[in-house]
This record gives sequence, C-alpha cells and structure tokens, in this order.
Amino acid sequence: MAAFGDHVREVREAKRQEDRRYSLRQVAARVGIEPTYLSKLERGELAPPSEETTRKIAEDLGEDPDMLLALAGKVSSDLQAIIRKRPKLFAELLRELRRAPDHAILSVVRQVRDGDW
Amino acid sequence: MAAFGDHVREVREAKRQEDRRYSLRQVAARVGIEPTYLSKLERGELAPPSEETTRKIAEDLGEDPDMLLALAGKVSSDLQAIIRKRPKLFAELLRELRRAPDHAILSVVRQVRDGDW
DNA sequence: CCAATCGTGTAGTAGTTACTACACATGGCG
DNA sequence: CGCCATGTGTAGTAACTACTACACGATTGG
Repeated sequence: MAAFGDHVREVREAKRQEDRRYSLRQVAARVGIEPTYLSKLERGELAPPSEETTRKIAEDLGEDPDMLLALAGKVSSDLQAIIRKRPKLFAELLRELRRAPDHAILSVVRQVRDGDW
Repeated sequence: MAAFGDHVREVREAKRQEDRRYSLRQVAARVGIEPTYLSKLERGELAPPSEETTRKIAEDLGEDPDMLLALAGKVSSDLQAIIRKRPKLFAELLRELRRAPDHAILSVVRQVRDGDW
C-alpha cells in the first residue's frame, strides 16, 4: 500500500550495499529534508512528499522522476501544463489510449518523433 | 489574469439573457455553493474551486469539464490516473506532442480509435 | 411601490499539506 | 571500549485549500 516508501527504501538500500553514502541520513541531507521525515516516508507513515522533494529524491537515487512521482500519486507539473494548454485534445487522446497496449503507444511516440504529420 | 472567473461569468451572463434561472444565486444553489463564493470566483477574488465544484459548474453551464478544469489550473483526476499507471510512456508521449499541431494530435486520436496497432 | 431577488463586502474556519525539532536507543568499527 | 553515525518515536506548526455565514444596499417584476 505504501508503494512510494517501499520503493525508495528498496532502491536506497540497494545502492547502499556498494556506497555507504546512501544511508537514510545522508540521502536526507543531500535532498534537504530531515532524516525523521525521510524515515517516515520510507515506512509509509506519512503521505508522499511534494513534487519538488520527490524530484530531488529521484535525482539522488538515480531514478526516473516521472515514475517516482507516479508512485507518489502525482503527475509532473510540466505534463499538466502541456495538457492544460489543449485540454480537450489531450483529454480525448489520453482516454483513447487508456487501454492501448504499451507497444501501440510507443509506436505513436516514434511516429510523432519522426514528424510524419 | 482571472481566466476562470471571467469565463464563467461570461458564459453565465450569456445563458442568462434567455433563461433567468442563470442568475449567480440560482447557479450557486444548483451547484451547491454559497452565492458569495461564486461571486468571488467570477471576479477572481478567490482562487478557482476544487475539481468537484468546477465539474458541477461546468455541468450547470453546459461547458466542457476538461476545458473549465484547465482554466482552473487543474487536470482531471481520471487523466492523471491514466498517466500514473504508465508514467514513463505517457510522459514521453506528452512531451513529444507538446509542439505538435492540433491536427496531428487529432489524427493520432483517430488512428488509435480505429485500432490499427 | 414594495417584496422578492440580486450581487457583493467583511469575517471567520475546518481540514489538509508538507514539513521541522528534539530526544533516544542501537550498532558497527577503529 | 568508546564514540560517532544510524534509524526512529513523539510532538508541534506555518501555510495553504476550499469553503461558509451574516449583513447590506441595489435592482426589478407584478
């Protein structure tokens, strides 16, 4: 249930095997939060942190920010801004793609990247 | 600057020309909020309301919810849920489509709807 | 003309978010 | 064996979100 905390702890502990700079306290220090706070986040005692803090944690742990934000129950604010600029269009697109298989979405990405419109 | 409020007022006043059930007070009553609150929302004195309230306003005024939510600076929670299920995939897609012209996105929508993957 | 309806000014608030600060027991290592 | 670093329990809080409640003067339709 505490997917965010579990994941952070797992990744941090893993990195710690080979680099003892990944103790809870040292990660907290680099991220700029109190060790107690990170402790409670990892154990799911508190709700996931803000987008900014989540990003810093992701960066320190070398994780994908969008993925960690998702585990925190959030969506990157820059993605939200993209949607807000053309809400109807993107709402339709996303709802249409909700059940599409991964490879279909990927092929759309590639197609758009190649700019064939 | 108060895009949300201005738009709501504009649409409501327009509907009011032909149906006097679209007074500020009556709309507020149907939506389930205090008239004072709606008044301040329309004049931009207060920040836009919650997603739920925004939806009810949109429904009462016959407006598109996603569009009104966008004016409120929000993105529908169901769209966020779609993204959160496959964050990396959708993040990549959206960032790729940020600068794409409307018709390109529309053609992607149609293509996906026709299910040719 | 007056009674109901209208929009708005002022004041206040319950609940949530996103944390900090202090204190303490445990564990490893030099 | 002493000491420094580690993780965690308890307590508290500033700022924000999303509103309500009361009061008032202006407007309008019958």
